[in-house]
Amino acid sequence: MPILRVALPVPLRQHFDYQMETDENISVSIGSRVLVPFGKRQLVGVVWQIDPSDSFTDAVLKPITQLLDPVPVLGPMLRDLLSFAADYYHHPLGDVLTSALPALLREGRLLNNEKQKLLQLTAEGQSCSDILFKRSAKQLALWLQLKQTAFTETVAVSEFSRATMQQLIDKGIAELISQPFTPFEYLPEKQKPLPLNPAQALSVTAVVQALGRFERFLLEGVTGSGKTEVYLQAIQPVLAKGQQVLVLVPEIGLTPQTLARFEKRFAVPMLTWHSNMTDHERLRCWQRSQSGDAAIVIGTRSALFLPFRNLGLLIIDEEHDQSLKQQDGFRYHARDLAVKRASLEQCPILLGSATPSLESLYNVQQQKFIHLQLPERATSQQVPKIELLDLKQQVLKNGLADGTLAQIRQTLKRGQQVMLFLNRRGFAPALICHECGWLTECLHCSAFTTYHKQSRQLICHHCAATRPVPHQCGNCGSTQLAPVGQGTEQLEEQLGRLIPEFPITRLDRDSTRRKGSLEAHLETIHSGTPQLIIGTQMLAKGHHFPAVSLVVVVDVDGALYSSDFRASEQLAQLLTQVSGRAGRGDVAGKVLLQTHYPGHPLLQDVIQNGYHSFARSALLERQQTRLPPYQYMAMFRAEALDSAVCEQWLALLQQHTALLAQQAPLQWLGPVKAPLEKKAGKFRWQLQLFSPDRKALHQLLAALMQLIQSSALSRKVKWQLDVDPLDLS
DNA sequence: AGCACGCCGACT
DNA sequence: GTCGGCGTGCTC
Repeated sequence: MPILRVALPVPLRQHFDYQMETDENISVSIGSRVLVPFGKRQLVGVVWQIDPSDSFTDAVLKPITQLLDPVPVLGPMLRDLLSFAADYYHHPLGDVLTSALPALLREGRLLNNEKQKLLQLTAEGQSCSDILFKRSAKQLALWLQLKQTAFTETVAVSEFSRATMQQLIDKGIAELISQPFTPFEYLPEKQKPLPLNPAQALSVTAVVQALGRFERFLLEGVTGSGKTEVYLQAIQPVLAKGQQVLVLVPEIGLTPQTLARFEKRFAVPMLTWHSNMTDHERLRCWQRSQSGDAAIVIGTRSALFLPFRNLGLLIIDEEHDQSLKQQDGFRYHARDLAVKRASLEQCPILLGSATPSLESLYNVQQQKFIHLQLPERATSQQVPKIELLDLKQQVLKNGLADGTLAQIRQTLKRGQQVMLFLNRRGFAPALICHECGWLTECLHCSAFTTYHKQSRQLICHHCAATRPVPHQCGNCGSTQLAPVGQGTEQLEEQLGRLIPEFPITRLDRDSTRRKGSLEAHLETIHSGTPQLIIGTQMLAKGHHFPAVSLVVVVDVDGALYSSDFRASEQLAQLLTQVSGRAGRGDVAGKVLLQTHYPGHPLLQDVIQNGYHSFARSALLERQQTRLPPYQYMAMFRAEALDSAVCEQWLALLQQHTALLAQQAPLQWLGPVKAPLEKKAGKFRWQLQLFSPDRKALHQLLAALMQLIQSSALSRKVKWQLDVDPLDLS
């Protein structure tokens, strides 16, 4: 009787063994799902090993309840990738496996009846004449189309209608047949490729020549330099070979545009993968990837785990973007795992960005990545001018200098749009008491509560707790409470007063909460009428606003002196990305940075020499300060109601680290309180670990994992390990 | 993570 | 007298 080692979706770092009733007709494979009894419940797990040499012996093994897959859901390549990921991120394998499966598969749904429905003519439909349709133009049109080619049900419904389709079926003219997905059929492009400039041509050639083997490319191209065209032309020969392409994008906000551009070009099945999909849509996409029917998938982070039948090229767009790293649970970085996947699939991977991460530029230095550069804008458009506006000794009207206001007015009067960037939503970051200086604080976090004027609430942006706006100071009882600082809501209100003759569109999480309101806002912006656009981070990402010719960054100072060593990199990326938003139409753009530190070397460097030069000096600084990417880093976080317990628990890990540091190159920082010391009522501490030697660091992590398992204190804290952390808060 | 067992405070 | 709080232990 075979023994199955099963990875289960539990946060336990162990496998569980089961036995399987022998049945001549059924054979299990590694990578298949099984339903097994686990304590009092039934869980779906994945067979990870058959007849392990060290199987569980303490008692009689329970038999599995049911074998769910005759054919493995996870093939050898994905299994390698996932087990690599579980090792690298020191995350329980069962958890990793299940996070790579669509929810329906995770829940145990059987796969065999999931097929696509194809609408085709019946024999009668083939031979009938068009007289049948003289009273229905719609049915005639669909019938004529079906005479050319069969449709999938979804296409038929979207291009005609469910009613029309049903009428043909009822007449016995058409029928829906179930058909398994099959590898896509390559059809030549619908649209001619654009002519390339020499740098683009060189990049395309480099990638195309690498097809069929593992190679890593970093495509660094300023905004508007035609990265997408490089992607498209690198993709074409992959499709022609019948291979699939995965394009990872940081956020779904970007996908409709990218998808539209891809769809105009290629005549092959193209799918998106993102968090707004229903479970059914996800399963379908998963199956179409596995069957080879999906030629191109454009998706966010987790699309990395789709089971491609024959992957020929991986593209990561905006590879510097932080949202490629999962920030909770299984904290993987999609870019890094994608490189691993490409090496397993033996295909090239193309990372693209206007502002590459320092990690990737370091990999270029180390000659791991091949650097492809697109130095010029593909169109004749000018690069926007960046101007610093010194706020020192300026009378600030509502957070904007006189000079800024004047330029905003001018631009609007010229009939162009102005974009104001302020990464703080709400009306004001806090309320202050005029008498005693008391500030409105969150009751559960060590943070102030943001004043939201419209909704008349104090909201904590860390734990989302809300409470009504107090009338009196919580300390002295004074009624003199005033907002301090400025958020987008306030900026909108004030600009509405100062410049009443132009409309304002505000884009932040509050103004786009309602479904469809983001799209509505984007539409008014794209109409091109002169207007003020106020927004947070949301604005900086990927949207093309051709009518914007002036971008104002209201406050850059916050990021200039931050304790987070990545803050300067992020600011430089943000400034460069934001300036890429200006002047994409036929007018030259301008970016205005308001700052109290116009002489700050970072600002000077980015403005005068561009991102690339900044990155070079930033890398040097990282090297001198021995920070990533020059050292490998990992971080333990602990949180608990009792602050001392967190510290104690991390101190235990730190002591063990110190012990091992006698033999291996290891450094640590901590235990220290997290920058946000208390969140949602819990105290938070962290311990940062560094090593120039990745192996040494990972041996340390493995040792600490053992220590954690054997320590009773571990149950008193909620802890997590973050390998290659990006967010240090 | 779930889910049980188990031992101490405020309620029908 | 019970309902239920969350500490502790276990899952092949």
